[in-house]
Amino acid sequence: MGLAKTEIFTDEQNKIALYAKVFGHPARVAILQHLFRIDTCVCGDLVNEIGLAQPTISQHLKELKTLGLIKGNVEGTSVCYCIHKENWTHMKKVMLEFLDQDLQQQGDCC
Amino acid sequence: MGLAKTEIFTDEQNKIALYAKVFGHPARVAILQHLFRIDTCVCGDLVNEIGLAQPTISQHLKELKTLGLIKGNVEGTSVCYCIHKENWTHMKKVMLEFLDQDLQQQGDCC
DNA sequence: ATATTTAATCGTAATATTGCAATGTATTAA
DNA sequence: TTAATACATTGCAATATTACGATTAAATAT
Repeated sequence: MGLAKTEIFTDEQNKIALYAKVFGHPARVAILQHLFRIDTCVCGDLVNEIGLAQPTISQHLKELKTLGLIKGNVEGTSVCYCIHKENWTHMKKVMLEFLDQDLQQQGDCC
Repeated sequence: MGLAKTEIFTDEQNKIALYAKVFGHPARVAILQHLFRIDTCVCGDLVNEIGLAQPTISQHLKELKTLGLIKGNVEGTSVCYCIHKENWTHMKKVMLEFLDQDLQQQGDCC
């Protein structure tokens, strides 16, 4: 198969999985960290920065953009990318709720 | 390929990606949520709960166990699973640092 | 107009993931 | 001992992901 049975899960579960999936590759983690560190739009130097071929970086950027976590502005012949802050905040809310599940429970099994 | 070039990334980036990857499937999200909700060890009913075949669940459980996020205790003919709280806390620390990157920056591009 | 630059897209090879039927293994029940 | 139960493992088919060379598209520079 290779095809997740998304229909048997809740929208929330699928949403968490989608966000997590995009963080599930170190190149995308590195791209996001770079965008945060630079703290401004990044035009062009991502290929040199990360160390993968240009089409590969372009593909990873596309996935981040599809999920709405980054924005891309065309600036002349190059494209400037930066974090989409509102969407990042929303993603954080969803993921934090998932990660903070342990705060709800006080059982002491195992 | 289909093979991530982990050697060109930092240990931290690879670690984040590994954690995220395991959350990148709704079945594993659902399993973890169930374990938290039950708030005690779960013996057996995961297959009925999630709605995937037994070998499929077993495989997902294995991945969660390999990453250390759950524990499994053999209890007679069944196996009881629960969250590995210490490791969950450590995972949270790593992921929160990644998710909270936006707090560091105050730039206002785009 | 032509060349240059930058990034997206296409095509494709290699590998990974998902899902499950069939089978194996270990423990308890009869 | 034999059967039943619960779960793990194996094997395999379908699909997804990763990576990159080649090419295309769009803007600027000459």
